Amino acid sequence: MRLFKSSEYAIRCLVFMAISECDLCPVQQLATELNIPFKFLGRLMGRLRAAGFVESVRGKHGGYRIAKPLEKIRLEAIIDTVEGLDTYDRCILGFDRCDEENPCPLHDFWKSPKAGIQEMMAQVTLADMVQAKGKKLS
Amino acid sequence: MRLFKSSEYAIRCLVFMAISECDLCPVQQLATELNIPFKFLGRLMGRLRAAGFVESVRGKHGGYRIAKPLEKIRLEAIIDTVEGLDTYDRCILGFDRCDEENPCPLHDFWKSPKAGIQEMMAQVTLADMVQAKGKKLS
DNA sequence: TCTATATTCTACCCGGAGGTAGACATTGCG
DNA sequence: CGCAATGTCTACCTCCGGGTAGAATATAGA
Ligand code: SF4
Ligand code: SF4
Repeated sequence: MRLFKSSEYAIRCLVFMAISECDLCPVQQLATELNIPFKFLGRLMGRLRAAGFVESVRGKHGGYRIAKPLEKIRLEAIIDTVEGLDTYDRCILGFDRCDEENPCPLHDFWKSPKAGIQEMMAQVTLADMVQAKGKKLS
Repeated sequence: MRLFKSSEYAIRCLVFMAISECDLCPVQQLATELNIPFKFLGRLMGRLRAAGFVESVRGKHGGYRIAKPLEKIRLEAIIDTVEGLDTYDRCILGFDRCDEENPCPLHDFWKSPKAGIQEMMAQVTLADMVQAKGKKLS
């Protein structure tokens, strides 16, 4: 299971902003606190803004804040925005079209782990992550 | 969940050879039947040979054959040989060291899917795949 | 011995993810 | 106004997985 680095960054930033006291988080703060390359994160935050997860305020004392109710931000949506969900649909042996009628030799073994992953991504929201007891972000 | 293309190729070739009637499979045959780039597969088979999964016969009428009992070839071992297992240890948020004491916000949600994947990789052998009802390989 | 069919080895190309640099635009505040 | 702090945009670099090309080597069989 490999998320793109960008997806990791996005999740960690969103959780950090959701937990954080302050309203607006400048990229500099996120990059420093979460140990993420500054310039790289700048671009990533732009994409999260375009996707509607966060909104930005420009100029001095500007920054980013979360733009939707936490329970409406699903893990799946974050990952879809950042890296796409293709690799999760086209599963372990990578065939385009395969079904229960014509499965690969791994299908029966892979079915249940696959379902576990997909369910997790579809269910877990930012609100769940904020309420989770784990808070490690760097 | 994304296996490297090389891991997919390796699994498909091993299952094919295990099922196949013929003793020795030349790379040309594997590449054609399974629709895998010929030259690329040549190198990959070399690595599978170095790892002891298959043995080769050079010269005319040569090719590859499986070199171990099918039940001793675990999915985990194949993947480890081809792409390494690093990405499966360092899990979803990619932290080097994290434990139950100091987990990330996704730990509790991710724990069970992760265990499912690892168990599957550790348990399933080539013999299991050969006996599985699914036979789609391309 | 010669040829066709194999593996094996080395070198190179391509595209995408991750990362860096710098210019530019916007805005609060002294 | 003018400076400093911020987001925004574009161009470039590096690494690596995937893929291609071709020569070298080995061997069965005519
Ligand atoms: S047959 Fe099943 S396990 Fe195999 S690639 Fe298709 S969906 Fe995935
Ligand atoms: S805290 Fe748990 S889920 Fe998060 S990266 Fe560590 S092992 Fe994985």
